Amino acid sequence: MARCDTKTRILNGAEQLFARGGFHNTSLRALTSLAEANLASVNYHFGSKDALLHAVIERRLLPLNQIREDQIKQVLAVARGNQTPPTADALLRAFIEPTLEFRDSSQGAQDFISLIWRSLSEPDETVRKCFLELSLPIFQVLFEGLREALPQLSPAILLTRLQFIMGTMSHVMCMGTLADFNNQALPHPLDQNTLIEQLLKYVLAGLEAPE
Amino acid sequence: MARCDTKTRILNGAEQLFARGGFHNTSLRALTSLAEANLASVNYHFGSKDALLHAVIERRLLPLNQIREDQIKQVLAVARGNQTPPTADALLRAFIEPTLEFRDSSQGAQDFISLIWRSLSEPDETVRKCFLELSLPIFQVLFEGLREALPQLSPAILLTRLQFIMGTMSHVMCMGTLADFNNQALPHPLDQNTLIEQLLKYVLAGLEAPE
DNA sequence: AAGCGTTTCAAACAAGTGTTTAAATGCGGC
DNA sequence: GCCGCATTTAAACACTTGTTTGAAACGCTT
Repeated sequence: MARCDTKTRILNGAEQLFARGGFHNTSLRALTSLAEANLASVNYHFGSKDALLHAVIERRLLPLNQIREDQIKQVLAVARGNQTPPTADALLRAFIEPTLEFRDSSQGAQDFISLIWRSLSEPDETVRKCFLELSLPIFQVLFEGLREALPQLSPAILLTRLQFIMGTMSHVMCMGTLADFNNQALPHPLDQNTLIEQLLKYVLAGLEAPE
Repeated sequence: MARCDTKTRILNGAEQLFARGGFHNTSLRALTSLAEANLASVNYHFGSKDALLHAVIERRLLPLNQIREDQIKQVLAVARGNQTPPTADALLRAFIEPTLEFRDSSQGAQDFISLIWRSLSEPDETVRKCFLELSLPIFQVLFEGLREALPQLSPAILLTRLQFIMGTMSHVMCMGTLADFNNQALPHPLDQNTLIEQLLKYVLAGLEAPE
């Protein structure tokens, strides 16, 4: 484990183990051993295992959400300048592209992304609560933007489809799923860029389908 | 807990607790207490906690998969009789409708469905392995059918989109997700029938989008 | 070098886990 | 009645969990 602060060594190790094995299934002993820290150091630096999770999530999510919010608001501003409604394509891109770019920026980021997106379908709410608390503002902005872009859709339908989109994204973010189904010489996985394009195409088609 | 065989009382309780709290996070003590059975009875009747999980999954999944396979094969047979390719709509319906109908047939079935669909994005592979082992044949049949229905799509793209669809479905099956996002007087949740129709519309539009 | 606050350490704690054991119970056939 | 089998029971097993403790080690200023 890379040499730096004990505190950030713990954060890095926690990110990795929480993502790969789940929050409840990673023990502080495994974590401190990976982070080359003493067992008690987690409680010393963070107070508890739960508080550590919050720290892990906030460290990455606050900056990422800032970027996404900026991008979405910029799309809205440009549209307003042009006196035209924003396009759903531009809005979804502003939301998805930073997410995928961030995910592919480092191994830790990838672990982090699958940690939080997986939490959407987990029975345990420990991670999800922390994730949603920090992300509801973004979802709000995105939703309002899409209402302008697709005024022909009723709010209920739009919200439902937004949930479908979150489901699709969540799946892509965690991936690895049907890998076994894939062992018969099918050329998956696509490279990242075409995967992004495919994802956007799929999601946009579903979103813009006639009601 | 309803009075019947100790064995099936355990199965019912396990289904509920595994689904609502996760496999690793439900203790045999909580389970046997809910099922009004002795702690040791799980090991007596099933051998181990893992073997119990297998029993829980097989009990429901074998019949469900049989129904779905029959329906898909019937669509293919009809198409062959008409000398026309099957439609993607009919194929997806044959896969999705029995799943949702089964899910809504009882509380236990609903628990079961979210248990197995959630496993697709879980880090722990205990449930997923068991689920995929029993379901790969269905996915095969569905995939081959869709190849006939959408010959213009390359196999790689088709497979990718099928994965997107599984992600969307998985999300719908587990649900409850953005409920918090929903508390501002938006009329979600839609009733079951329109949810099915919306899901099919969304999924079909994404599947049939130009490559 | 001495002192002081921060950080690390090994050890112990109480609580919870799946599994095993051996005795007790229930119940049908002879 | 009584044997024999299947089932249930309480207790204990060995192990892992998150957290706490008090002493040791460190790094810095004076």
